[in-house]
Amino acid sequence: METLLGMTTFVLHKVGVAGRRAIADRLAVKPGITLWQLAALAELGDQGPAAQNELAAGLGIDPSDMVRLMDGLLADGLVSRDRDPEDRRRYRISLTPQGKKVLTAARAVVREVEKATLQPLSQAERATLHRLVTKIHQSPVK
Amino acid sequence: METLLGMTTFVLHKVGVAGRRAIADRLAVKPGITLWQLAALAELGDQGPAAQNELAAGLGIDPSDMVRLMDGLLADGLVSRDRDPEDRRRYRISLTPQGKKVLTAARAVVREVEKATLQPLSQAERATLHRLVTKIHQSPVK
DNA sequence: CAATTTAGTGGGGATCAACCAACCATTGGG
DNA sequence: CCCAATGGTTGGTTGATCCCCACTAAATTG
Repeated sequence: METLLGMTTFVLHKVGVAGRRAIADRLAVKPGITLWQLAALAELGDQGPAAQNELAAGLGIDPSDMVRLMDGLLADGLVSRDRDPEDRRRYRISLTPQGKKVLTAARAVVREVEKATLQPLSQAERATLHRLVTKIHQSPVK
Repeated sequence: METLLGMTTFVLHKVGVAGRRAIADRLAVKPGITLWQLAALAELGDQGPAAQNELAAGLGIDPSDMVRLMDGLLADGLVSRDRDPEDRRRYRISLTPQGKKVLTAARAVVREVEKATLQPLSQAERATLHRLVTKIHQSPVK
């Protein structure tokens, strides 16, 4: 009985997709960015200015897709794109003040949505869940 | 620091997608079915014969997509499709003996793959993870 | 200098999930 | 009997993800 729901991966995936969607929907209205844009902003916020190349590698997306991602962020004035003086092929992507503001807002949105989606769990359980999935995620194998 | 990885939903989603992909890849070669087909077979295995309607609702997919899903399973002889004598609009979808065999094989594959993907967790941790995500999943969300 | 490599660009394309409108056959209510 | 609702079907669209190739400008190597 309950073959499907007995599969951890299945439930995990469903919960993950639902959570992702909830966040994406909220982000689309509030700071008006996509999940990938948030990912890029977060990467920049964590590690400081970087080349598109590095960002793409960090997020695990194709460089050509990163270009289009940057186009959107630039158009919204959330990042600035200057040539790296030491290697003029490279760009130096940095968060603008407005980008930082949006990132902060987005973080708040995520926190808020997660509060709702993880609501059936206690505080300790949420921490445990985070620890467990992180453990899997960081596992070297594949 | 680590803004992205600090978001439970983000990691959850990544792990879910990776796990789902791993299983889908293996299912494609071994019993030669898709994940959605496994889901349908599992539903049938758990709850016995059902109408396409009910199956679609149970899996949360569109009825029109369920039609095409059934087409594949029928072509492979994994399910049988008879009109419900009590309501001739309805079908009565049942697992064929071969469908049951495939379902059993698929279950084994899933178990095997999960053994690998959840490998960084102890047995107790796996049970905890399953319990936690199930708790979220069954919550009256949205 | 010539050849190669690298960062970024632009233009796709394949696949899949999700959804929608229109339609047929059947049922059930009035 | 007429009509609305339901189960199923067909033929789409949309959006997201992923991936690939050809091209430029700049840097690096020989």
